[in-house]
Amino acid sequence: MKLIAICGPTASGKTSLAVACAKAFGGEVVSCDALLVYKGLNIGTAKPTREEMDGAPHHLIDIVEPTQSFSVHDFECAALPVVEDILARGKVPVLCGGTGFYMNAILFRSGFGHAGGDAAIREKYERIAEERGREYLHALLRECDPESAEKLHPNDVKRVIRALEIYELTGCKKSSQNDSCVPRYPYEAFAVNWERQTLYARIHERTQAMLQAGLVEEVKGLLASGVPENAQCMQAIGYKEVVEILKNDDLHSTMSDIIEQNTRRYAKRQLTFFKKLPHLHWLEPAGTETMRKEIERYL
RNA sequence: GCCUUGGUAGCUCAGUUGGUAGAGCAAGGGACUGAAAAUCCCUCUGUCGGUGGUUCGAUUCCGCCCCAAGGCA
Repeated sequence: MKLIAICGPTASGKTSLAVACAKAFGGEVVSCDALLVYKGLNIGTAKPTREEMDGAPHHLIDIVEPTQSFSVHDFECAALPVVEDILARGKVPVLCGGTGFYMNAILFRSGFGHAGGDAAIREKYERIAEERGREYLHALLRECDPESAEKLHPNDVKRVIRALEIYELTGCKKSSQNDSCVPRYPYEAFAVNWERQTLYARIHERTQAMLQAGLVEEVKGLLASGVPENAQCMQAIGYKEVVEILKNDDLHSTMSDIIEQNTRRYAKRQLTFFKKLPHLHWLEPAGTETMRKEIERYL
């Protein structure tokens, strides 16, 4: 049996579709989401509730504290054994999530090296970027790894730093690493093809619902429990905006507009990312059961 | 009814001492290999409120009209 991957932009209805697939095909849901891994971030991440899970087993949700940082590598380390275990038990893994980068970490074996992240190195280069400029930092990369420098825009400081970090840690150029992506498992991927306007309307409705459900209170609670404002998870849409608003009440009236705006941009980036995914099938919007049957035709 | 100010991109506005216009935001497209809900790159758009006049040429100057805001009655 092939793996099933339910992807697509935020607010497109991935959760219910994944649950329907899991129940119909004897599967278990493997969340591929960079924020659902955090405990305590529930409302703003639209984390599936027990009712929504409807009895289907879910994995990789609530696996780290909100004070911790997390990376694709951490995700890969956690996810692969889970997928293997599901397979070993004769069940079908139903990957579900909006973080394409994370989903790819399960679906493909990359020729990527094992240079870890090093906070001290990152800080060092961040300081250089700040004091001497992005162009200077980029020139530094050009010296040790011209090919990577060529691919990266000087303004993309995070990636420039990562390339520098890889070189400093391993002595190898990032560009010299094999970037071919070999599928780990046979799979078929699906995304609901909403019309852009409809998707945006859904984003609007969902944002309103989150605010009603107490998103602001959730953020306050997280902060009160000791999660720092600059914690990685606080970069999430819906959370970072509320943090700002709590500091400047004048922004309160525009809160939902800002959150929706950022969510729309995020949805667009997701669409761009998923368009390239091999074996992706776009489903016409319909009832969950209809779409589930459509999926069945590809398995 | 009178006076004043304004009407330029989806929004907020800039500008042209007369040669058919540009910023920010929004929107669209793209990149992405250990921060990815992050980070970054690229691009579009206009009957310049309407209508006459002056002019080789008007969005710009003049007249009239319409609309909005404020003020006076």
